[in-house]
Amino acid sequence: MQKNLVIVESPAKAKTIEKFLGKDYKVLSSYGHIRDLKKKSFSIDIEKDFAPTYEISSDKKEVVKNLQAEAAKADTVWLASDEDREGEAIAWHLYEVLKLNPEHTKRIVFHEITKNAILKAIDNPRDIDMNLVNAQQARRVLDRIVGFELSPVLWKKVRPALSAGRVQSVAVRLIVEREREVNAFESEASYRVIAIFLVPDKDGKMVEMKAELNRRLKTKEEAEQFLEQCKTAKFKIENIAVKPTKKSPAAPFTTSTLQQEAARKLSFTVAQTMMLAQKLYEAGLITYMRTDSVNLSEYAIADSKQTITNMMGERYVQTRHFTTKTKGAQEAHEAIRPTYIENESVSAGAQEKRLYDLIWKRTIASQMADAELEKTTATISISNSGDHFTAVGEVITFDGFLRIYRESYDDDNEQEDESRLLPPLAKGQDLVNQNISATERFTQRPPRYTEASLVRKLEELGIGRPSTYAPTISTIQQREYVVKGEKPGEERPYNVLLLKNGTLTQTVQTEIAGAEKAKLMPTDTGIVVNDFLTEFFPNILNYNFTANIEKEFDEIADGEKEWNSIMHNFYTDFHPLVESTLAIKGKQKVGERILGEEPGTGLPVSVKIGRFGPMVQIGNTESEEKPRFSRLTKDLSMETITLEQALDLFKLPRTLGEYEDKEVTIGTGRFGPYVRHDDKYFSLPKTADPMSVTLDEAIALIEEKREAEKQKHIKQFEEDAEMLILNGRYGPYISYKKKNYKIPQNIVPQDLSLQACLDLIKLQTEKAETAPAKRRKAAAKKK
DNA sequence: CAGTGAGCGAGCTTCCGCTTGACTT
Repeated sequence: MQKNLVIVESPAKAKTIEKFLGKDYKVLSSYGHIRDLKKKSFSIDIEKDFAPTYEISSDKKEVVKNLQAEAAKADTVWLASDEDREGEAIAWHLYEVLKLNPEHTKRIVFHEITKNAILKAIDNPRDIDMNLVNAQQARRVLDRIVGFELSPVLWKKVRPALSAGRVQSVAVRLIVEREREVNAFESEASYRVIAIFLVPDKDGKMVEMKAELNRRLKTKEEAEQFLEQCKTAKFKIENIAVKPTKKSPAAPFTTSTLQQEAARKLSFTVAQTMMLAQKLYEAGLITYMRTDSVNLSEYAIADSKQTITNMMGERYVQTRHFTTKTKGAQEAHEAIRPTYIENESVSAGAQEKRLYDLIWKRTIASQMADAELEKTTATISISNSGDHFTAVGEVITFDGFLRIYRESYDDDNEQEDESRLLPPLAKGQDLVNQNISATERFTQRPPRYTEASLVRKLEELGIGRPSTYAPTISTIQQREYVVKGEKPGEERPYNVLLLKNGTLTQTVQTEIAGAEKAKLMPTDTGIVVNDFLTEFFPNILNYNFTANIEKEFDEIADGEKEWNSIMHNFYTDFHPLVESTLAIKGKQKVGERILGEEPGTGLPVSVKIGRFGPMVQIGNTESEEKPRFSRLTKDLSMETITLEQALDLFKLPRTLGEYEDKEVTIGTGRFGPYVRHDDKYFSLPKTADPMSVTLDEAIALIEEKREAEKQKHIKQFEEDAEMLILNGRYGPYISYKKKNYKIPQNIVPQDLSLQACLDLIKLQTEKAETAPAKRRKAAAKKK
């Protein structure tokens, strides 16, 4: 007979707490929410004051059954879910579903997982806070209303299976608007002037010293004129200013800052970071990884202090308390930190180790002393000009936290390393000039979002939660609103003027400008959906919508307002917009553009989003002749496509001629251009232009493929024609009845007998069947 | 992962937050 049952949200947490509480307590986990609105139906009764219909989530049936059984055996049930809106709701759902007895049920919360904190929580139980629960219900119901009323509008007006929501739609909007800024951007050129002087260092050896002109020059003429003037100028140190400065460490990691730094320093994707952090957490190596808090427990601070002292001495310690500034932060957890600060490294996978190292350094650094620097600025006068050069040197006089950790920035490659020392200088000292250059520089256009910088922006706006950043990013990509890709950048010439040894020379150099990697860019569908939603539902798409509605949720939580009445207010504004938008019966589909007429037939040519994505259509359904369709190729976009480009799409597939009495045609499909012959397809190289390929080139391709096909067959069996050992892109494999199987490394493919192949297949099929259904489903879905 | 290449009139699709699924080259 169990005396006490404690229920927390996470199993890893349960394990730890059970150790602290001793044998009178059993600690189990609810694995997050156990109950939610029904999955497939709206499940909100508008007529009945927005009454929600909940059901136990299918994957939680077992969990609930188990909790029910354990609760029945316990004297007291302690609901110890997190102390935020969602956590309170979890406690309430547990209370309802497990049909707990109020006299034997207690609600407790704790902010850190230490024995003291937990014992203190047990001593101070309270009741479930229904106001907070109602705030959660309001949040949940609002999200369901928005998602389940807006998405069907998109199915009707744009394309089936699309989705819209309070969070994802704003995320897409950010990306679409940034893309427009990028496209509208016009860079401005100016000339940056750098002088190199020769100065004796402390040993009397001449060293170079770089100095920059105090302003940029607007035109080439101006730059030329200035350099001409410098030919006869004398340069002198006019002033030296030495200023001590300080740098302070960044706060410990939250989910969002961890994702950003892991992206910058380790090139992890947001999803990758979360997966690795989850593993570290489950292994008990770090604290909880979904948090918006920068707070460290007293224990962690004390531990950091000890560790820093041991490693580097007391001078490096400076304990700090950070406070969260993020909008709407709920702070149910600590910041992300090592569980045991004294463990500088841990035994784990290579990637996990790197992430742990980052977390450890960031945590330790946050409790370290400021770095002290000394910045020297030398002003250099020009005898025949009012302008001046400045040379800047910076030295670290005490490294402090920089000894361990330096935060990265998105534009790091743009920043120059200023941590260099100036040679000894004296006021009034004459300088020898080696050369002066004026280099044309361009203003930078705004950068496209990366996964991590999008997360930062969402957090700044208070949109989304630590647990949803990664899923949101994957959703908007899955819906094909956004793609992650690279832009090659363009070659750009720039002028360089150089004054050296009294002569002025001019050269034109080139650089690659605007190249980007792993950046988020909107697709045509993303743009069309965004423009449609922002036009008809401006309130939902407003960047401040979440922040505003959060204020109302807070008022519910504080008991100042009824949640149903807030829903009522929202719905009376929102729902009529849905109705009226659906009622618009425009002839054109959303985003459709008429490009013109087809020469000869006069049929209308239009571009729009079809069942399978962006397409061009010639003719329309009303006319006798069936309309013709063609998908847009990757290099085209709905916004910019011209009539000519659209008509070009219909020139394919075209017939090249005949080969071996069979037609050879060329077309372009989902995977690029291809040659078709005798019902077989042959991919053209990506660079080939399907419009100009000749018959001979196509035949060569066919022959080449046949040759490769021959070499593909390593072995076959007379007894069973379906059994083949083939050579594929990834090495030898077995193909049997349209399915493929791998061959273990240590086996020579040529030596395999038919029976050996069958055995391998049997082995692998058995393995696949014991694999969980979920995973196989995901694989099938991909197809 | 081991090859793909269509269709544009039923069906189904969708939200945001909590949490972990798993057997691996």
